[in-house]
Amino acid sequence: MKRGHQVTMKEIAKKLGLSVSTVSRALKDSPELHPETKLKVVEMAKSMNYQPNLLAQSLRISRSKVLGVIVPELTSHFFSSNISGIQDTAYKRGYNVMICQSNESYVQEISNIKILVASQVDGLLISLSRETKNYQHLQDLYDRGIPFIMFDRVTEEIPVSRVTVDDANGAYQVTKHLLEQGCKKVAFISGPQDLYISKKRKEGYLKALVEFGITEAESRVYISDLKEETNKQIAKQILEEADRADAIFAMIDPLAIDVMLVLKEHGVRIPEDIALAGFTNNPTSSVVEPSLTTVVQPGYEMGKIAANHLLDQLDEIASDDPQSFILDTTLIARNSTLKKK
Amino acid sequence: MKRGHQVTMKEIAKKLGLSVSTVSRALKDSPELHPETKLKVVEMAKSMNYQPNLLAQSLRISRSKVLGVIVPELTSHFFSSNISGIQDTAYKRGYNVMICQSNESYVQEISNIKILVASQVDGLLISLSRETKNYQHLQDLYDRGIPFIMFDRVTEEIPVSRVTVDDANGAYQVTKHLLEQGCKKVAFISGPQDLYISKKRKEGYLKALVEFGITEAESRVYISDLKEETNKQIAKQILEEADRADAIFAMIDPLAIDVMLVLKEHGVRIPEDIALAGFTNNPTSSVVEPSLTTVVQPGYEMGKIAANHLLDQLDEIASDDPQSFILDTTLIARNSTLKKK
DNA sequence: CTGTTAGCGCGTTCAT
DNA sequence: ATGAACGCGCTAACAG
Repeated sequence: MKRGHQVTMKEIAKKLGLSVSTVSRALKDSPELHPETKLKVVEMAKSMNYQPNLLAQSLRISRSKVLGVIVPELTSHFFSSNISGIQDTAYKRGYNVMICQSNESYVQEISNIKILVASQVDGLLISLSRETKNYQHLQDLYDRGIPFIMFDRVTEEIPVSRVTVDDANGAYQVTKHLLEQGCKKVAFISGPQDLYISKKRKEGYLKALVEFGITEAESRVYISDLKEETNKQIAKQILEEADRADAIFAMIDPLAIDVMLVLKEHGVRIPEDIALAGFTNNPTSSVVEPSLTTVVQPGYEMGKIAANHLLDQLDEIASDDPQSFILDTTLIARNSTLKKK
Repeated sequence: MKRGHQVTMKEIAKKLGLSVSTVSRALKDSPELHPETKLKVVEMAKSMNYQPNLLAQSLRISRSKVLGVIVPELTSHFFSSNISGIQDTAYKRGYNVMICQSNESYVQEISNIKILVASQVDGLLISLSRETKNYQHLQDLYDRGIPFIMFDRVTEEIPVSRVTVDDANGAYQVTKHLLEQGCKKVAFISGPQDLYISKKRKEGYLKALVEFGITEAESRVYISDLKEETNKQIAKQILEEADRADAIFAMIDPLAIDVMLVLKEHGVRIPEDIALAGFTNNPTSSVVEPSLTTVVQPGYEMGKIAANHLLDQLDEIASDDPQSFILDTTLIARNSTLKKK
């Protein structure tokens, strides 16, 4: 394809019989320049539709004004909200974003990092893949002094800033709510155990149980790899148990929806027979029937905070000391748990 | 923040007492080089964790290996699927993507284009904002010879390649299906009239009506700006009409969901009293009650095709002649339209 | 006030 | 088989 040639300062200079540096100065409104020359240059630049070559500028100052973002998947509503927040923030502060998805793959995450670093991004915002259990690649980034922070899917093993929601408290709120509704046997369906959020949410779940006099030994924890099939499988398993749970807290909304479908299929009334709650407030959750009790996780806000903090560090407005931003969550009680009296 | 210093060829050369060009040659495995030297360089590079500076390479060859993407919003499931397809494809072919969202704003769309072009992207994939009714900015891009193509939200006024779904046929399928279910008075709620997809879908709607002996004069077209409030407002309006519709075809799923909520609120049975259908197959649509009849729009596939085609043009595998890719849609009939006999 | 020089990192001449 | 020089586009330091 005929690639469009971009006008350069050199060409402007040539047309005007000036040196390139004069053009450069005129374009950045240097004071020590004859106003008339300045005007001539500016007008010529406009008429030739001159656009500065950001690549050249970046190479010169060794700063690209680009942030790299890595998320496990782009199509999840939560992550796309994060990205939206990051993008809007970066844009406002004069940065572009390069976005990669790891597709929940550890090797692809590593490859993404490598490419973004080679592309000279000024900093990285990373949300880890489900597969990531080894953090050497992050340690390497850290050792090389490449600025990055983590959000949502984080690890505590690397001393960089993190932005998360208060997962433990969110889970605590949900579980407490279920217990307050009179449920006695609350099951918790967790994602993979090594996931940070799995740990945190389980923590909150157990805390609420204990407060209501239920020991950890009496807790009902199920582990899913979060694939639809497994989710439904676990739902069936719960239904078949002799001492069946009367409430299910699913670690994320899509999981809850899968469970809901199984319950409905089996004629189980929600919430009368089994109450059901999720986590994250996906758009879907408010319109399913019964509407799903869940926890608001401010995705856009998280992205915004993460991007602003990273840019603050880059601009030396914020210190490099790792900071942990923990955003509040809000319980939204809906029909899937509200038992009519 | 202490910015990580990237190792350069210069440093490798210095450590080895060689010239930069030798290092360069060694790293790209040039044949006319002493094998031993080559080995030394490669090993040193590895031990120093050398990564080529893509910015410098890009500047040199005037090709950035970056594609720019502009979508109206990142959080819509359809667009994030597009982006996912674009990203995966670009990644496989050695390209990165810079993503911007216009937030449905015309001026932001222009600004995004400007920034991406200044960033020297090799090509652009654009989905127009709702506000975009003037195409001069695209004409300018075209005149400057900057490769770009459009997807989903396109215009026919600029001679570049387009990737869309067969909107007219999808709408035709839906409307025909409603009529076949025995509905006599099918309403169509459209988005803003100047939107390409509004026109195309209305076209399909009318075609089906005519086939069933209903004239355009008898058609029932409503226009929404697609904001929740307007959507619900229109739904109420339809309910209040004396000669009430017995089926509603909403131009996009979220609109259909808004309508569904209003219908349910007013005790209208779906589909018995009013059948309801949408377009796009959002994840939500399959789990609402009743499940929503809709049309599958292959978002990921569209992104993939769009990216591959643009890259083919860039790599001169495909010609520059504008091509129009029209993807097939598939009707999914669900409970919101399937009347039990 | 303006031109010359130099360098960001890389790869391709051209020279040895 | 290797080095030196040049240029991609831009800007800052140095000259005049």
